[in-house]
Amino acid sequence: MTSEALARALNTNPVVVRRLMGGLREHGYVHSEKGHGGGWTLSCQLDRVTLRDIYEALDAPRLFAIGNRSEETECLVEEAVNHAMSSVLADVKAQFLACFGQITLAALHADFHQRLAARHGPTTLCK
Amino acid sequence: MTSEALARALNTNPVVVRRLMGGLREHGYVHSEKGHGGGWTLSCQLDRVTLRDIYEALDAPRLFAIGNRSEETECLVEEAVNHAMSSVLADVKAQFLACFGQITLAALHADFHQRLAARHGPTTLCK
DNA sequence: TCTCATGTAACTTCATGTGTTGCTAGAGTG
DNA sequence: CACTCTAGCAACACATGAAGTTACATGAGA
Repeated sequence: MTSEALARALNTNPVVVRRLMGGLREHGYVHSEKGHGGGWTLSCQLDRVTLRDIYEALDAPRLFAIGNRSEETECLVEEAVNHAMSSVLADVKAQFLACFGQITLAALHADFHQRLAARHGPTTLCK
Repeated sequence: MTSEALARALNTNPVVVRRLMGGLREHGYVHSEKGHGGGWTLSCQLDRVTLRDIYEALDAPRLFAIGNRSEETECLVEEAVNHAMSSVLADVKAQFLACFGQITLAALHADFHQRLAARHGPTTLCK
């Protein structure tokens, strides 16, 4: 499948697709081929890759919208709050990764097919 | 304490302080007084207010930097992914709130005083 | 050699949170 | 009563980072 086609399906731009897929390629989850007839192909077993793997392949983007204003501070109040916050956020992030680590692409694939069967409409990609 | 003084301690602007404190006032955690000699005063018991209470008083700002691109979609793949994501994020958010719900302001206050004692420097607010 | 694809850098746009200004209203002081 | 000091609030400006876009280079088949 080409970046062009994926971009259309995702309502975005081919370059954005390439940026994202680049991370997946580096980790061997997909393979890309240049030139005529090129594009992207899957190169992993869906039941061996989890959302956590994807998240990390995508360079583990920032998870939280909140956080410490600065790590290093002279202010003891801020220091105390930072300490509490960091500890909570670390715990929560660990739980997040654990959850994501349990969801395989195969599970999503199966879920998709269940939804597709439930719809009995025409079978085109996205829509 | 005036918004002005707080802003200086927090390295920010008095109006920003007022915006934040406004949420706390609505929930009765602080009290404000206008005019000469006015400013902010605490009006809660530190051991009865948790970070969770503060978070919610501040209108529960967005917690995650990631999330579903859109809730409603025609795309069954997106639907499957959204479903998995939402479920994980909801679980994780619940854990976050639970953690925050266990940290009282009294605990932070105690932690601050411990840090202060450990430093044996002059005792000025922040620095 | 032409076309079709990815790879990549540089730039633009957009959304969101933060900071700032200007003004109003209330409360004490001289 | 005039003055000063404070919060309250709306409107605007700025900063940051994610997403989208453009332009061009590179590689592979026809």
